[in-house]
Amino acid sequence: MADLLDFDSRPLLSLLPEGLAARLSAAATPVDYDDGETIHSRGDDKPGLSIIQSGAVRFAIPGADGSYITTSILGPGHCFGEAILFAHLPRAYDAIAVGETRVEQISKPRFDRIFDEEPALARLMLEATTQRLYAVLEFLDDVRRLPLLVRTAKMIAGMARSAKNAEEVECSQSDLAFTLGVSRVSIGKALSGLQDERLIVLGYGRIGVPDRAALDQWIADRTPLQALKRGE
Amino acid sequence: MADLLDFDSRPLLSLLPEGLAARLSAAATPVDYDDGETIHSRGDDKPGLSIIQSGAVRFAIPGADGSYITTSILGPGHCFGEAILFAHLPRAYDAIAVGETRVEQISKPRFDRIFDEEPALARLMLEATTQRLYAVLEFLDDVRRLPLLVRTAKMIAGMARSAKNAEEVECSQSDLAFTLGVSRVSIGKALSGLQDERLIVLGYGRIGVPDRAALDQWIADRTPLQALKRGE
DNA sequence: TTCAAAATGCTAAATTTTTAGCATTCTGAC
DNA sequence: GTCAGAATGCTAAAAATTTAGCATTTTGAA
Repeated sequence: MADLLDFDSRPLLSLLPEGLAARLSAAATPVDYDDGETIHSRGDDKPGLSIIQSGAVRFAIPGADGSYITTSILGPGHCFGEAILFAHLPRAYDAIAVGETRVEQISKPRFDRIFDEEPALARLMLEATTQRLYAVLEFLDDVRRLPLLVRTAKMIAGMARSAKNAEEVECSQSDLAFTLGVSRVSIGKALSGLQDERLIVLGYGRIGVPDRAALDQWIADRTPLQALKRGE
Repeated sequence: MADLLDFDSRPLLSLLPEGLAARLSAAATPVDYDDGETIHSRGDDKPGLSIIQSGAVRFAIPGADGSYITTSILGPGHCFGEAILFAHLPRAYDAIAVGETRVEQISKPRFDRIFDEEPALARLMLEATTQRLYAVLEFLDDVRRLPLLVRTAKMIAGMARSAKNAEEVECSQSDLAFTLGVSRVSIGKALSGLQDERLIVLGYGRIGVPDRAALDQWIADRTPLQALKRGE
């Protein structure tokens, strides 16, 4: 279960000019985590900014029944911890490594110093945060407007976009169900539907996307109002 | 239909020190809108920051059937337009005045100048944006986890918090339905249920909240995992 | 005061989704 | 190769939600 969703926003690291990225990196302590290891828990309040170097981080809340509800998964280049740095909120989610994951942690004092000395950083962090905000708002709109079949297709297309192997998405149906907030039965039905349309190929723990352009087109045909959001 | 939801985040204006607020105000052009007037449309790309002085602004997308799907409503002190300023996104929503509304518009060149000269502004905008991001993420979690009855209660509690008259929320059931993304029948049923629990009193275009503490407690009893998000 | 528009209350059928199983298939570790 | 665990496929009943009405009440403007 990799690249589940990073809400289609550009990672902070890809926005930073080289010098700034290097300076942040120099101030950071890299920490390695094994698959499934906890990076921080809900409620922790040790402040600092974290930047994902490799691997991915899943943010989730333990459900009443012991299962985890995944809110988002961020991949390399994305940062987290802004909430605690800027908004003075406690960690709202457990953060768990997905696969071998390296995270660079920058303590609040060090980050503050760089933030104050590098005026460009503020603008870029605002860019990253704003993009995430609007990506989440779009997702929220989708939940209210689109039938599950289309939402599922969109999610898969998004995952394919950020996957290494563009032809295939590694993700179990259960994970998809959690992420979309529906039952496994419903996801199974939606996936069957998409396979019937020849848009995806179901596998074991993976979903093949033979023709991403076709998938994108199929989605676009069913979300007429969202076209301009993608920047055209 | 006022104070529908501003996603429970603190408005930017309340975060700004007096001098900074004054400087922004001096650089802005105030524009008055009548109830229902369009402030901007989806797809517009004239960049600038807008700060709501009075009234409220509804952000929505016209649905295929002519109806509007409301994403959020922001009240006095909140700003909008960051997406276009920082993330280079086109306006994703129509912005429509709710009641007599005054909005201060700051052009991009003017805003950029202040932004560059006032280092404190960046941090405060990050605070406001991050708070909104996390408020939306929480709302998204709620959609997936909580039964409609509880979600409805939460929405009403949130509206009551930002309403002028704390005992009452001005909002039609149809608006509530749109905002929560469900049908009017479902909202009607949920509201009846809450009234049966003596938590609210239904009126015409309004919902009475005789005892907000009791409502908050009822919600807290049903959302055990969310307690810490409120900052305790 | 009257009246049209808006909002609510209600119903019942149709649809969607969940729940709770269980059988089967696939995978990787041993 | 075997085998346990993970993942999928499938079913059917139960629950929740939507759709499409229509009647009634409330409001504010003429």
